[in-house]
Amino acid sequence: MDRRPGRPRSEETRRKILAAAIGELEQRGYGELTVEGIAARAGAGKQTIYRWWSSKADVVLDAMLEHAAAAIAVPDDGSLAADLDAFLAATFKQRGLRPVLTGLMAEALLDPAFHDEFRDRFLFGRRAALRGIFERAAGRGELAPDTDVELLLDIVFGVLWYRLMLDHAPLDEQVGRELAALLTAAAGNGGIT
Amino acid sequence: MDRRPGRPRSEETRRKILAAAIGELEQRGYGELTVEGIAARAGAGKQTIYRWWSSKADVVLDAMLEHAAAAIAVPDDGSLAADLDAFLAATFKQRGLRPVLTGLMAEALLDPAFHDEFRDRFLFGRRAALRGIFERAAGRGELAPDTDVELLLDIVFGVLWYRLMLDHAPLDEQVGRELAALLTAAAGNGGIT
Amino acid sequence: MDRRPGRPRSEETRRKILAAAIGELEQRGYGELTVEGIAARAGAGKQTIYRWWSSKADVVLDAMLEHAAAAIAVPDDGSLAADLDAFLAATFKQRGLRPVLTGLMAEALLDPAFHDEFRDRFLFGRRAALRGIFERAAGRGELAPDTDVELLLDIVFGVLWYRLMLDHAPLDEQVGRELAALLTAAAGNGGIT
Amino acid sequence: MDRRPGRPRSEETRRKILAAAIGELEQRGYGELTVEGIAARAGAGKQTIYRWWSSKADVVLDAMLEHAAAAIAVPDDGSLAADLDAFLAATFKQRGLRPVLTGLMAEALLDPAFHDEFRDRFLFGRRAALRGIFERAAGRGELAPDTDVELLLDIVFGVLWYRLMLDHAPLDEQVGRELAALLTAAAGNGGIT
DNA sequence: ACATAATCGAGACGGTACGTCTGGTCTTTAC
DNA sequence: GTAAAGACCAGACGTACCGTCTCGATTATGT
Repeated sequence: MDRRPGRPRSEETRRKILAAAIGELEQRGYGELTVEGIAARAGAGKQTIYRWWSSKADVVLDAMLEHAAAAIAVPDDGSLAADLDAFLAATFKQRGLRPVLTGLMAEALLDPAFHDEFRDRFLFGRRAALRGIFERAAGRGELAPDTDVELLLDIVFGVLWYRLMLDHAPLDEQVGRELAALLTAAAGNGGIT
Repeated sequence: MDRRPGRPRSEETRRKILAAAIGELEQRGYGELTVEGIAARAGAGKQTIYRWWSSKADVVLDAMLEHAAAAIAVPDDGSLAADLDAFLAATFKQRGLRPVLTGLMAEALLDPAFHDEFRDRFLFGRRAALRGIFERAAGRGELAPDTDVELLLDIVFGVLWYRLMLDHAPLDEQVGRELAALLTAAAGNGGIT
Repeated sequence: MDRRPGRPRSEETRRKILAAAIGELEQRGYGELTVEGIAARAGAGKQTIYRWWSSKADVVLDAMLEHAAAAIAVPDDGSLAADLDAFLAATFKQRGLRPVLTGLMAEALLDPAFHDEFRDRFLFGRRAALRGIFERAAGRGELAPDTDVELLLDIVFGVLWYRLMLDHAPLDEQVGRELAALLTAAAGNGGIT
Repeated sequence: MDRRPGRPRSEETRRKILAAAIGELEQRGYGELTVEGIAARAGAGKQTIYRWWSSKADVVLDAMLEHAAAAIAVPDDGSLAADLDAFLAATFKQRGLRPVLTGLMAEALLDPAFHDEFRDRFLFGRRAALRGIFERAAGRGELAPDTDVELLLDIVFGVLWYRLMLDHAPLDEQVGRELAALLTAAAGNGGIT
């Protein structure tokens, strides 16, 4: 319940600002994004944005999280290969987010404060989902006991981000299958088989 | 031979500008870097910078390439594991470049024109070096015939960049050895052994 | 009533900017005047100046009009010679404005938009005052009926500006008397006498 | 005879620069005039201009003096009224020079050094011509003995420049006749007649 | 009802850095 | 040995946004 006095925050304005951020992103790209432009498109005051978000990247992060909220479910198909395949397939399907993701990463690289927020609110969420998959596989004995799961995670997300950023090679389901095969082969070495 | 009339470009000024860029980077970080600051520190006119470079990222890229030119040699120790290990060890040793590299990557993510230049003049150079190592290994029969070398490259550089950017896990020689072991294991499957 | 939304214009800042313009003018002269300098001296942002004035000349015109607002009254002494004498004496007394006036005229000669503003807001005001004197004289029969009053006005202000600009001859009360005498003699020819 | 060693100054380049100045003036106006633009249009180096002229105004002054060199002859028709009439008619015929003249005057008002040069090389030349007319008239007894010739000169050129600058009233032969009539009337008062 | 308090759109404010331009100097090659 | 070409420094120019602020209107809570 909202027991504080004063005019409550306008949910409508919140939505209009996030929508405007997405709109500006699609129309002009992350590099050309300005708080001034978002405010103008949303018909909102700049102060209203600064009151609730600390930077334009913060707005975009919120917009992206809201936009892509229930998008990726964690698969549980009974085998590492199948789960990995499904996870990567679901992830790669969101390739339309490429400009948004690379823009946010750029901001994170330039602004240490946003770096932490981006990592905690987005990257570590995806990371935890994939870690769950690996841990279930370990529980089933599909991984060698001394496997460095963190390295496996970094390999998956490393390839994902590297191709996202460089845009020099496809990021499709075939890559997902290849990567899943390579990782199961490598991680299974010495496992139960 | 330089047979054009007019005063030739000053090599001294070029060096002073690149040095000033490095200096500003070390003192204030990439995010705080300004063309104005570089010009002031170098005792050069802003126009002189804009005459020869198209953006501050362009200056930093030049400075970085010059600074780290002969730094990384391509090892050739006779086995994939040893070469990979040496390559990664040499690469990880340059961790002082982290702020510069992440700054350049941020710029590349925001500016499509610089994206291409950064990829072609820096990233693809390193990539070609590592590809050479893998191809020599393939020649020696150390890789399965159907190995997707490009994917292996993306794994190595993906992990490298992912950890460089997120800074959530160490980027040291131990990781290098682990990664080399994992890749040789995965890629050697079905090879001559 | 001021019912527009948004922060209202700061009267204090307006005054500080105009005062700074006068200060810079006195200290450094019109040629050395810069918007940057005015903003710095006023403790105001450059954008604030550009928001309300279209050029530095516009600022100086406002400052001058405000500064010299009630300065010159229109004399009414009962005879053309006396009125003319008094008008010119009062005008010539403002010789301290010479650098400002010549600066504004220079600007008007270079910028057509400012040309009109300078003419309408300053020159034509002075011109109307003198025209009043001549018209009262005509009403008293002191001028020949076919006198071209506009030409008389141009003679007075022409000599005034010509000497102001060239600075080759004095612009004092004696010249005023001489000019008044010459004009009354010329314009009275054929008058009632 | 040209006895200095080395390649002589290129008369062709000199002419091309002056012509380029006139061309830029006509096409873009004095305010938009730049040394860079003149150099580019003339196909000359900027240094070539700075070597021979001290400012863009200096170039324009030279160009104008050359362009309008033999344009105005001093009339000698035997009477003040006729001479004055002819002088003003000839002067007013050059109304095409208005943009150039006002531009030069603007420069003179902003730059004290050019002020003197403009005055000495142009204004005082015209002034001397008109003074000759008045002095011949005085010799013929057409002027009152105590006439202030300098004031008469200032009236003529004052009206001329005032109308040139303000552009609020015509500057044609009729004004010339009116002014001549008024001055002869005023100056002749008390003359021999 | 009325005071208090926090919201909102709007936009002015003091600033920073941008990328372009200019004046004037300096250093080469071309003639 | 001069002229032309063009690189150089220094710094003014007007522009775009920044993040903060102030305004008047609006919308809730608490007496």
